[in-house]
Amino acid sequence: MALEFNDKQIHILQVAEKLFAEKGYDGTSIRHIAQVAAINVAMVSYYFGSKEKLLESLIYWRTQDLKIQLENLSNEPLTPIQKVEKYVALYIQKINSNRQMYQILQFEISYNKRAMDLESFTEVKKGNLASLNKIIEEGQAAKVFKSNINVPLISPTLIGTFFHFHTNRSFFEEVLKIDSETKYNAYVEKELTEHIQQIIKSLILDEK
Amino acid sequence: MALEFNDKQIHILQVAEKLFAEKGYDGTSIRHIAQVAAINVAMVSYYFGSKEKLLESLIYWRTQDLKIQLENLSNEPLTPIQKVEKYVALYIQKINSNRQMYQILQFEISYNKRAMDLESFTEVKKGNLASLNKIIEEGQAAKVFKSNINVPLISPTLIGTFFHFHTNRSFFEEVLKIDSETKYNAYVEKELTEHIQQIIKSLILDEK
DNA sequence: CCAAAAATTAAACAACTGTTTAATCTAAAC
DNA sequence: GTTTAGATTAAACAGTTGTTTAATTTTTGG
Repeated sequence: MALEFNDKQIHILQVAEKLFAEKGYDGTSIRHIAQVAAINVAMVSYYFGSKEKLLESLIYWRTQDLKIQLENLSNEPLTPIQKVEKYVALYIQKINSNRQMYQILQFEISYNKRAMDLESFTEVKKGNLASLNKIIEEGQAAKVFKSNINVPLISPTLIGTFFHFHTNRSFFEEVLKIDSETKYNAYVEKELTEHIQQIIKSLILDEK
Repeated sequence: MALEFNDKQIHILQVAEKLFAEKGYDGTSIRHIAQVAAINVAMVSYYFGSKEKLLESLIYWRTQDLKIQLENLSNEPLTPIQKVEKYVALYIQKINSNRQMYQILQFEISYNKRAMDLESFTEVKKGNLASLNKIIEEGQAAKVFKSNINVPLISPTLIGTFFHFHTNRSFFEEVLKIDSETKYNAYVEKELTEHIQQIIKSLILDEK
């Protein structure tokens, strides 16, 4: 896997990300990518080798930094509660800003019949889970968190809630009377984020 | 939209459901469906009109009964809390047993550039939301539920948690040491369902 | 300025796509 | 037994797919 991409490659990756997220991997042709990116069809094969390696490059390119940010979190001078809050906020912010790539990823993981290398991403997920586990154990030791917390079920709620909301965006825009991109982003950043934070806190805080 | 399907059509729907869920809609060819179903390629067009109408028929076929079940729920002789619990359990059980179809649906909705008629499903979703709303208003009137509940955000958490868990099934099987289909289903029915029920309750119950 | 390397192109490739056609087969109705 | 409607088939259709080729242009380094 290439570690560095030049400007032209990054441009292709950006266009591919947009189209994959809009129409799916199978639903996007190399010719369409080439057309939008204003390049020749052969350039994808030239730079990435194949359409499938283009997708692998895209996932690699976008999941570089996530693990490190969450790892550093546990070393920051914060209380366990503050760390969890920041963990949630950081996670939402991350998948929200890279929501296109995460949508593709989610799709490709579930249809993993494609002989694709997603192992590196599984490692990232395990690392993120370990980071959360560390924070929670710290909070349990300080007796501010519950003792019986099912930690692996927290991230499905966090990520799943966000993505179900996002994939059914048009439905919720209708129900919640959201009529612009600005209002949508505002709703995600405020109401949805607070909703998820409230849930996570209820799962871990010992409020007896 | 046809209301009834004969045995042959149902067989085709079942095969299509399996392949769509495994390889995606775009990733599945009519010839592949025909091969697995042991029919001629022309039969799909003959019975359903087109590949797209086949998908519409599949969605319609699988979303028929859930709406009715949730509607009847509010008339059952249960307390509001019991109704919510049953609402959650019923929902999970339903999407779990039809998880292939819901997986397809999820991604076709997000890639809705396809000019497809999903309006009937949107109506189902609105109906399900209305059913939940009715139960919650009942609980609020009885002063056992909070007054400030963001009802539309409950189903994303319910469905989203389930699906993120399911689409990342192999990851969670590894983390949670689940090594068989039976154990997986047992985990979904017990731990995951209780996890989601706990969340929903924390969102609506007034525990002052 | 010029040779080597890299970038870019149009065209061709073979394979696959969803759909339609027209011929044939099957089974029920009279 | 014949008619008739439905079911089924192989073949052809016109596009599109990802990829490769070979020629050409552009850029780079001496």
